[in-house]
Amino acid sequence: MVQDTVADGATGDADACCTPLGDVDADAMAIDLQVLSAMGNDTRYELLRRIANADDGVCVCDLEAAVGVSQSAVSQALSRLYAAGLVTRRKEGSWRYYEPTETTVALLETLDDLRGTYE
Amino acid sequence: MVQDTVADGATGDADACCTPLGDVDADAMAIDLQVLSAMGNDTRYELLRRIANADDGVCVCDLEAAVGVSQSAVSQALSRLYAAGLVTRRKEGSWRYYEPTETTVALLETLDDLRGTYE
DNA sequence: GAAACATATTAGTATTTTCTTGTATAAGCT
DNA sequence: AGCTTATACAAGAAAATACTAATATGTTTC
Repeated sequence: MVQDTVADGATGDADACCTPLGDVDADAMAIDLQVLSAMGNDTRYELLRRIANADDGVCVCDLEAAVGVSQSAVSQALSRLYAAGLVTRRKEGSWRYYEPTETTVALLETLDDLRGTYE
Repeated sequence: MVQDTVADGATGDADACCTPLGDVDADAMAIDLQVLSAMGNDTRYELLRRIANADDGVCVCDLEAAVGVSQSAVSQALSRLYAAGLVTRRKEGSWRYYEPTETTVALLETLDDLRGTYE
């Protein structure tokens, strides 16, 4: 498997403190950044938490009421979460239900563990 | 333990599709957002990966060579990672060595697992 | 102590992001 | 078909972010 990497600038002679570092996988980086930057925003984080908290799908109208931004902003936020693979969406009549993906569940769980939520 | 929450706007009458959702813990949210938004940036993500890849501490000069931004930008990025609790720093002479925290290790590992890096 | 080096800080600018308003699409109801 | 509701899309304004350049601080070396 060919693996793109971000070039390591330090190809020259070894300086006093500087040992060359292992490069970072560019594909992995792109994917992770999409996920992290999608989650790392007030509105989207809160939407995601609420989606993850619900048992089987939340419709957009629920979410609109909960966060303090316009319908349009909620829609855009959800689209971005979807693009990042953090939610799935399913249409039911004229409603649209969002559910968390495994990625979302795993990451939120990790964050909870790290904070020591239940200590 | 008192637990701040973000108010759930949907306190009114129950609409067609809308069931009220569980609120989101505001403290947890603040902490998570600091972590996520710190990681969710090109420069900082790459710095963090390189710090995590190294065995025992990376000095700033190594990092500067690796990412394509100014010394100042690197310093600012590292400060932000530090503020978010993602790295520790230790001074050794005039160099400063950065190391990943448990949070960083855990999150990067989770991300790797989710991507299925080793499949 | 002065020069050179490693890193941090400040201030300003450029870029990116996020929101709002207005409009479009699509489904359900009468 | 026309009206209403649910959601998405587009364009632009406003806010937040990330960079650069310049300067400051602290360390080493001579």
